[in-house]
Amino acid sequence: MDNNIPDIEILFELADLFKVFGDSTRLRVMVTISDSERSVTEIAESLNMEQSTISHQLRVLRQNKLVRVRRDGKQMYYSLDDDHVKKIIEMGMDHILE
Amino acid sequence: MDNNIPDIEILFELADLFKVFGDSTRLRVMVTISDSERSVTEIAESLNMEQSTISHQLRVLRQNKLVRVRRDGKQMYYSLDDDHVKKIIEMGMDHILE
DNA sequence: ATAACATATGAACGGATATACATATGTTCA
DNA sequence: TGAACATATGTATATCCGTTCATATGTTAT
Repeated sequence: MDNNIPDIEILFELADLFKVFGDSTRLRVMVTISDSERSVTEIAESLNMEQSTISHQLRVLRQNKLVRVRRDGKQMYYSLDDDHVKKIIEMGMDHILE
Repeated sequence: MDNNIPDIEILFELADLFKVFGDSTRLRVMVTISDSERSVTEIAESLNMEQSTISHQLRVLRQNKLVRVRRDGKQMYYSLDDDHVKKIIEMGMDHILE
């Protein structure tokens, strides 16, 4: 942490970011697509959840720029946006597993 | 991320951990005590919030082992538990500020 | 064009939770 | 011991949010 205290507004943004990570479905989705991109149906089947549920959560992930999308015909392929995402998850893991 | 997919239960735990970071009040508390320990009253005044609100949130932070407590007379002095906490916050900051 | 499939979206319901108020517990000092 | 202060806790409320169901939008192939 730096010496200077982060602005309140930034802390609100930060809280919003962590909120996205604070749901097990979204985490599972992120983990599911962490190695290679997956279509919505693939993710839903993999997690054994409703397609609409996954779609709703993917929107949240999209809005927070945590995932990328690519269309290929009828399917939309999702993948993690950048390495920050993986690192944030790993960091959390470290805390839990210590 | 490793090749092996994390267990579902661990992802639930992980979500719970991130949930704690997903509240601006708790984040502000953490930032407030990141440099040096502070009493409950000090934190509450610093954030201009009710003492009970802060106390409730400190309990959440305690239960998740994110803060340490030390009693000194009437006051309880809170500080961050370990460097993971700071690093998780920094990592989130990086994501936002990029 | 229409059928079949994939995904997104809207609305509603239920459960979780942050805050405030009141009060209890704990500590110090006179 | 009792007053004053610091912190914790119980309860209630209001808001937020994840999921489901229903349906719309978009794409492909016949």
